Amino acid sequence: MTDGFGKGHHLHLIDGSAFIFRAYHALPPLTRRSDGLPMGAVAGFCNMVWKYLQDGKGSDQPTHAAVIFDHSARTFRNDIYPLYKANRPEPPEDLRPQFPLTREATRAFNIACIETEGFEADDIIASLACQARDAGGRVTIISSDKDLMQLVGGGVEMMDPIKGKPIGPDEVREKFGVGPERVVDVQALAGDSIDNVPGAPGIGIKTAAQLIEEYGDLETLLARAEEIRQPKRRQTLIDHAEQIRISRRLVELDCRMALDFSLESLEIREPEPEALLDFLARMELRSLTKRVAERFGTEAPTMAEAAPVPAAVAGPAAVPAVELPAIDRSLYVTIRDEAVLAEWLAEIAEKGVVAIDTETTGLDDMQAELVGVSLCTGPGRAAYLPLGHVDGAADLFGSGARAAGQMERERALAMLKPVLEDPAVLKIGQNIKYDWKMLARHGIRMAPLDDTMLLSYALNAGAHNHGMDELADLYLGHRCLPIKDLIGSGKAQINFSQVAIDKASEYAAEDAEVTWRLWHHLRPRLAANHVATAYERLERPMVAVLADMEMAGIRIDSDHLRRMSSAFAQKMAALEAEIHELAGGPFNVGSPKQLGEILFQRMGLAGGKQGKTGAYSTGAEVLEDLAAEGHELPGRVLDWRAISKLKSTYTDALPLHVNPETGRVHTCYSIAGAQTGRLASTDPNLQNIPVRTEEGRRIREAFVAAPGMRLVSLDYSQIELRILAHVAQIPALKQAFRDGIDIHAMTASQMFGVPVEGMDPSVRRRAKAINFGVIYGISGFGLARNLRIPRAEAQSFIDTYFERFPEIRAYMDRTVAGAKQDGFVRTLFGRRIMTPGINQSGPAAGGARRAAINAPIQGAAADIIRRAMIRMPDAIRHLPARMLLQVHDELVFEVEEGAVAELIEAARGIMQGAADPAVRLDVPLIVDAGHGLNWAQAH
DNA sequence: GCCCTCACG
DNA sequence: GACGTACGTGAGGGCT
Repeated sequence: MTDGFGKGHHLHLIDGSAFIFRAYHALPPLTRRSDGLPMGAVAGFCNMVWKYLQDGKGSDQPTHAAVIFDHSARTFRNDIYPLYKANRPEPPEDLRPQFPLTREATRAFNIACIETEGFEADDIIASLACQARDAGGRVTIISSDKDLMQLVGGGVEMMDPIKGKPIGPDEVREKFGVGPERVVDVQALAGDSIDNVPGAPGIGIKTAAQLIEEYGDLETLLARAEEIRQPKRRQTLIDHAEQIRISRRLVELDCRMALDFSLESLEIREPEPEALLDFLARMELRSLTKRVAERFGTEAPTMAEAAPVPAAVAGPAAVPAVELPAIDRSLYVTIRDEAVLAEWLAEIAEKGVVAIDTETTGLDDMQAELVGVSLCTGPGRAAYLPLGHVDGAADLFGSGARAAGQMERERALAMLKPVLEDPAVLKIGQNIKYDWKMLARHGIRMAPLDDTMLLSYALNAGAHNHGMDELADLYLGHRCLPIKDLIGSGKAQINFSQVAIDKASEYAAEDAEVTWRLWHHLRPRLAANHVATAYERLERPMVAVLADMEMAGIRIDSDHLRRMSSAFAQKMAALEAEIHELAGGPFNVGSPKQLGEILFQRMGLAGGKQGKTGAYSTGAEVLEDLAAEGHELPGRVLDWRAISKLKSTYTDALPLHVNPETGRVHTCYSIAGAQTGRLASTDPNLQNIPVRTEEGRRIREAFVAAPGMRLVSLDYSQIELRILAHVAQIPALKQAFRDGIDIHAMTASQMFGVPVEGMDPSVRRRAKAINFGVIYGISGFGLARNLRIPRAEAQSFIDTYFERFPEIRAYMDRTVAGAKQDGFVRTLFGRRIMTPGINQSGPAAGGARRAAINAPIQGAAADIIRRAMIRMPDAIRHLPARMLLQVHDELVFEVEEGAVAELIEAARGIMQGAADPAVRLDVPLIVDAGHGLNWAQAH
């Protein structure tokens, strides 16, 4: 049956079930718009297949391909061992209806789709692989399933579809400790809890590999089991010989299935555009449909109509749900005179809602110039108001003259101002803080506001990012015009003012329309998902507060930094000379790769560990260990690195961020950057200014108050532990916080039974590490590494800790169980954080579990300081003071010298009471304060 | 553009 | 029994 397939042919076998589960877990629970049918797995599956088809390249291009699926749960293995795969949970409810659709999808892509009653996909893959190999062809199995690794070798290899890396005999050996041909023997001994393969009790992969290495193969091992030296191991093998043989039959794949089709029939065929587009359109996968249509150069078919959204789900701010027509850029208007602008403003005032987007000459909203404003009042109703375009980049310099057909900027802004400040007109933006600041620089303080980025964040933090292109693709199935198409990239990049006005109109108006549509889609979902309060109280009000802080900026002493830079340069040069001397020759100290080779090859030091890329690890931990062994060079490198970091990231870089107009540094806060509700600070990041070392703290001296002013810093004391005490309801911890005693010393005292008085500092240090570890989802391994103690010791600390504070374990279990059931966790204040991957199995789930445990704690702390920040402007309005910075649990203010005490009193009151009245915490919030001429003094 | 390393809470 | 492991960020430099 294999005629026609042979030498020179290359068969790809795709593990369909693996694709489906990956797709299901990787994507948010998308549904088909017209009828709400779950569609996440189908969408992901189709995207993966399409990407696979597009990515094929060069000599690895397959000539034949098939997707193989499991047919039913019951297979011939259940006749051998009834409990086989009995542990396996049922697939999730919303995944089941998607299984048949993935088969349909495969056929729509015109790829052979194979499944056979009574056989697992793995057996079909094995049989096909063997036949193809025997016929002289090449085989690649697209899967990372370890059960398939026994097939590798002799012309068969695997490819991990996610990492894009081949899995050959070496990778198999790394995983199992033996070559592919002995994998089944190891698996038979080690068993598999997921598939419920019993194996030999007490023997894992490591031990199994060792035994097989020693005895050659499983049968020999079992026959000579009497010779095994370790008594327990010997007895296990003798007692369970039969069970091990059964396990072997369970894990060994069946290569001899009779197939009712020829390999030749798997030859690759181009998809038939019509059938494929028809299928994708029926699934309503808008974005992919469009992409596929583009690729085939045909028209994308129209999608089904949407069913009306039920009123209860839609909520008060909802617009009646009707299916919107597709985005049509040809409808856009360019506003070139007062009369047309006046018409648009009248329409906006009448509708009471407008989506707005500003176009500028750059990404820095403190320095870029306003180039235009786009407005959208509904589907197909969008306009662009060009204000600062110049005559283009036709030649190298352009004429630089103002382009014709634009309104005068100040006149247009004067007309816009009343509408943008009208409390009866809602302004919608995507990341509207940017536009708010651009307009604020022209005297317009926009209000009220909605932000589609923040709507998405309130609904789906943790599930995906919230940039416009991503949201448009995800929720509208629309691909936005890439900005690169207008301004290019790299060296040849121009700025938006140089883009021709008609092209700019299309792009800019589209952005406004996409924003309007996203709002129309997302806003009604707040209430149904119970995140309306989180959005209203924790997200929306941050825009104006942060915009004001960013515009205020902070003064820095550039001279101080420059002096530090040159001192650092000298020290680095001296260290570098020493290092080269010790190394026996020059090399780039800043290159971990070169350093690794010097240390572990040239100098032959032990302890070199190579990572995935084959590079030696030279992190601080490794170097510290080497230094402790008495080697000189690693210590010098650590010193060099510490200085190099301070110099390049801080003392060199910060002066470059001083705004020439204000003479101050203006960071930009991302509201929707972190998954937990924390802010992130960029350009420059002012949330990681050094503080832990003496030398680092000197950098804080460069952050100074303006003349006659002082910097004041207020920070929450132990806020995350206090939140833990409250949410996990830990009596001992709560009492300690109420009594105001040293929390780490109290923990140590409870755990080790020593009095707080005269406690050994190292005992307290350990308790502190555990307290923090708990917040992060502690593990024995992590604690051991942190404290540099044996793992067993660390584990016993943790055990003791959980014994003393059993409520913590209960909290962790409760949180993880909730995440598994709901797909998200919540903070005390109702912020929702999605937990994708929590239901995965294997090591990947560990990280998701820890993130789920941490998110409500870190998130609640973030909520509390947000609440304080939102109330702060009103609370300090009467004082000559401004809020400048936020560093997660710290707020930095600039205040006139004479009002320091008053400011501290007012700000502390707001911060300590920030949870009220939404949440009545069982523990007090305490805020420490400091002040001085610079940030180092204030801290 | 990715990886490594390291600064912060 | 063994796996891989602290949570959350952003920036700079090396290297492909």
